[in-house]
Amino acid sequence: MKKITIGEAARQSGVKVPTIRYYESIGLLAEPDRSEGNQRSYEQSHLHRLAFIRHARELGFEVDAIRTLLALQDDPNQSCASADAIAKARLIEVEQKIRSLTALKAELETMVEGCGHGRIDQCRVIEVLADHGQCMHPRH
Amino acid sequence: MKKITIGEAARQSGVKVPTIRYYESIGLLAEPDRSEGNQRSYEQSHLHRLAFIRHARELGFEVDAIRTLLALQDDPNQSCASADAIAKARLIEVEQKIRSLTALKAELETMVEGCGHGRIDQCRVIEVLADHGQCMHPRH
DNA sequence: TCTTGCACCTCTAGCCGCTAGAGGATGTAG
DNA sequence: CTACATCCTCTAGCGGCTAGAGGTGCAAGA
Repeated sequence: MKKITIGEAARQSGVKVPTIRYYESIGLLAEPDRSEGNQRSYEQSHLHRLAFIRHARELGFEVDAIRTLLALQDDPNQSCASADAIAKARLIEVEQKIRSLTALKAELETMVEGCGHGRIDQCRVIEVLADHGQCMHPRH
Repeated sequence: MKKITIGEAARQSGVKVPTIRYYESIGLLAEPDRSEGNQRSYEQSHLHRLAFIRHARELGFEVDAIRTLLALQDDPNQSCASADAIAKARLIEVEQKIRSLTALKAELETMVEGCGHGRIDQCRVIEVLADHGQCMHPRH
């Protein structure tokens, strides 16, 4: 059992050192043992945990959702309905966000294309911002 | 000149009362006159400003960008190159975000579809989260 | 006129998920 | 033994608000 320092854990997991400490402080990552000199000493299990957390964060799950997912992972007999629900909810969020951003994209494109690179008082960018009535989509 | 209270300004602009005060505090919205009893009294120009800010926020511009855009609007002789650049930068951001979310969407769909609604230890959601190697996209 | 009750005021603190920095202790290589 | 990286704790800050406490202003109804 070689001891894994927090820096090493950061390197291997891709999670920054202060972030690892932060995850510990909010109870997302279990407190590791400490060395004689009070330095954190991680086990392999912590690294798995960190990888899980990182991946979930990359997928945009909130910390609370991750907390639930981790708890589910620890209880393999449970139904995966909860995990499924969390993932589905996130999927719906993402789909909604994509729709919304796609509308914004269209709006921004119109603005940018309309810009004749002249003076501000003819600038379509400023004009559209000032007058929502010129928008393609009444509500963003 | 009827006086416009902050509540009325909120109603007309769709920006919440505390948010209006917040915009004033960070110097995005000019301080209005005050009534005898120290209550804010807005002009029409403030409402235009608020509409502009709201629209820009809806399009995802950061407060600093909006500050610049407002300054540009006040100086109509200037070239609109800056406004154009800000809008273009935002467009690129949005496009990047859409690409990224589309990848996440695919990932989440795989997870959710793979879930057999059985027990956690066969749950694809948990499994994929725990093992990034199962991802379709090596980097999110 | 008085009172009810909403809208307004300022101020401070909290949200999320970190990130930065101060000021000090530990650990390791030369 | 010294230099230097890494570690420790603690507090404060980021953006863009939002919530709440504790108090004042104001208009309309009895």
